[in-house]
Amino acid sequence: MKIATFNVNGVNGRLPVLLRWLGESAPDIVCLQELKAPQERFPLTAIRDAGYGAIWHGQKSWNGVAILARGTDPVERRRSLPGDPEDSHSRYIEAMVGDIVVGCLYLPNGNPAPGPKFDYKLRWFDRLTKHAKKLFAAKEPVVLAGDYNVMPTDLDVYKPERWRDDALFRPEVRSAYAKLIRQGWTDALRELHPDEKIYTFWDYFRNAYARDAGLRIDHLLLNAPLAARLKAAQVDRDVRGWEKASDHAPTWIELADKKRAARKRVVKR
DNA sequence: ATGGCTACGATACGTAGA
Repeated sequence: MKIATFNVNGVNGRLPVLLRWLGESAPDIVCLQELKAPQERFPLTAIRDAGYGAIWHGQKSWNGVAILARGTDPVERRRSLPGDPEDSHSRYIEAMVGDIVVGCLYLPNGNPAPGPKFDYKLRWFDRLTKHAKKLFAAKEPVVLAGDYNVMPTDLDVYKPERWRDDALFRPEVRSAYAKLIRQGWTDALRELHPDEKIYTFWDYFRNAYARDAGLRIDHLLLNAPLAARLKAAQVDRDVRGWEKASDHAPTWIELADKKRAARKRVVKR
């Protein structure tokens, strides 16, 4: 079972990249962010033809999130975070895929900081953390995957000094991420690669990808039942080098099959 | 520190991204 997250930066502009990657990587579940398309402009036919069912929450020009599942339709549970009915951004969608709860999120960027956008980011983060607490307590396997717009530690930034005052790296935001993790979530990439430099995003500016001037901001958080099954976690970084690439690369985990529940059995002789 | 690039729109610059 392979679960991926990919900030596509425009699902229609990026459709050839998305379809090629789906074909090569064959993930079972995919969380997409930054669709940048209104609800009616989601390329459902092409995605179905690639073998995936989908649910999505679009928005004109910005934001937008989707969950894809290979060979099945995700069953939607919610399409926004609780806690602010006035929030008009499409940044969260949640579904069941089989017996797994999948939360797909696009946390606000928050620049410039300080300011109203940064305040919105912190409020949104707080709503996510409250919701995550309930999800973590559930018995079902849960993954919270997406673009968190946070580098959790210095190891996750090519040049930490340069990013200290940025909304993606300020102390308030890193501490919000740490608080979320303290509920018990496993940061899958970091769990399997504790000391490795891993990036999921490279700026379009300044030849950042060629210089490997990257950030690790796309994360997959697992609750205990899923963390126990974690086998592999990687970034498809070559996708960032493709023609018309997103500035993010697909990031994914591989899970061991669910253990069969011990079954009472009558042995006949 | 600045500026560099890319996508999206009542298609030409303005807004947003990170």
